[in-house]
Amino acid sequence: MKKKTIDHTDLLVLTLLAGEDMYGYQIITELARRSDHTFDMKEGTLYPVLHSLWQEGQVEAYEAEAPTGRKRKYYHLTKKGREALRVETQAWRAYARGVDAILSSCPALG
Amino acid sequence: MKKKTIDHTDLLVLTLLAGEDMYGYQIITELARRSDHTFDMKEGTLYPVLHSLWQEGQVEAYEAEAPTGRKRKYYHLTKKGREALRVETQAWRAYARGVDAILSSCPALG
DNA sequence: TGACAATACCTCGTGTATCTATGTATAATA
DNA sequence: TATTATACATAGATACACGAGGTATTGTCA
Repeated sequence: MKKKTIDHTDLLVLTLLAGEDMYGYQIITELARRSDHTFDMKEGTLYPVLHSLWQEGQVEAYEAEAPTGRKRKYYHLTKKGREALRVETQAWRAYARGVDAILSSCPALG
Repeated sequence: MKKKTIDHTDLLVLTLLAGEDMYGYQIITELARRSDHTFDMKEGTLYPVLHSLWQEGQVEAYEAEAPTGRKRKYYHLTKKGREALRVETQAWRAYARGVDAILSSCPALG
């Protein structure tokens, strides 16, 4: 039984896949690009996460040939994955609200 | 050598202590109150954190008698702790900005 | 008075998250 | 031809957070 506290990684990956199907390496580069390198996710982090998302039925995987001729493994968000994304997005927002509430309760911080 | 990724717990604890000296149990209850129970930090989480903050010189500890007659161990933020708080606050804001950037890059999310 | 809840501190074991390091292989480029 | 970038993957190490448990005091209420 998985029981994560915040699910940062899952949230980020699911969000990207909500936009379009992506392959692993692309997720890493897109994440870095869109977050201006706040998130430089490592392969050792991403691939296990992708596999666990697949095991939970939140993503489907298929192989496709890139224009370059290379094989890539694309991931597609399922209905279940979209639902998980919705839940985790709300969890993130509640969490961020919580942190901000604590921070703003301290007058010493601008 | 400690090397945390986001330092949620440290950030929250340091923030509270920036407002006033507090004892452990109070930190837990205040955290729950101010975050509307988003953060119900467990004692098994807090006390090791307090001890490690103390070891790093970010907080000082002293015992004091409560009006009730009970002994309490209060924690006081040091200069070093204030500096750590500043750094971690900025790290949090960068992180939250990063997540929001990813989320808002996905049109499917309201 | 006796039982129980709340207060107040603490440690240990465990699960989980993430990183580093490593391995494999192909395509592009210098 | 050597190196870099692309692309996938696993294993080991470490750190974070929790659950479970332990001790002891104070307050409450039947």
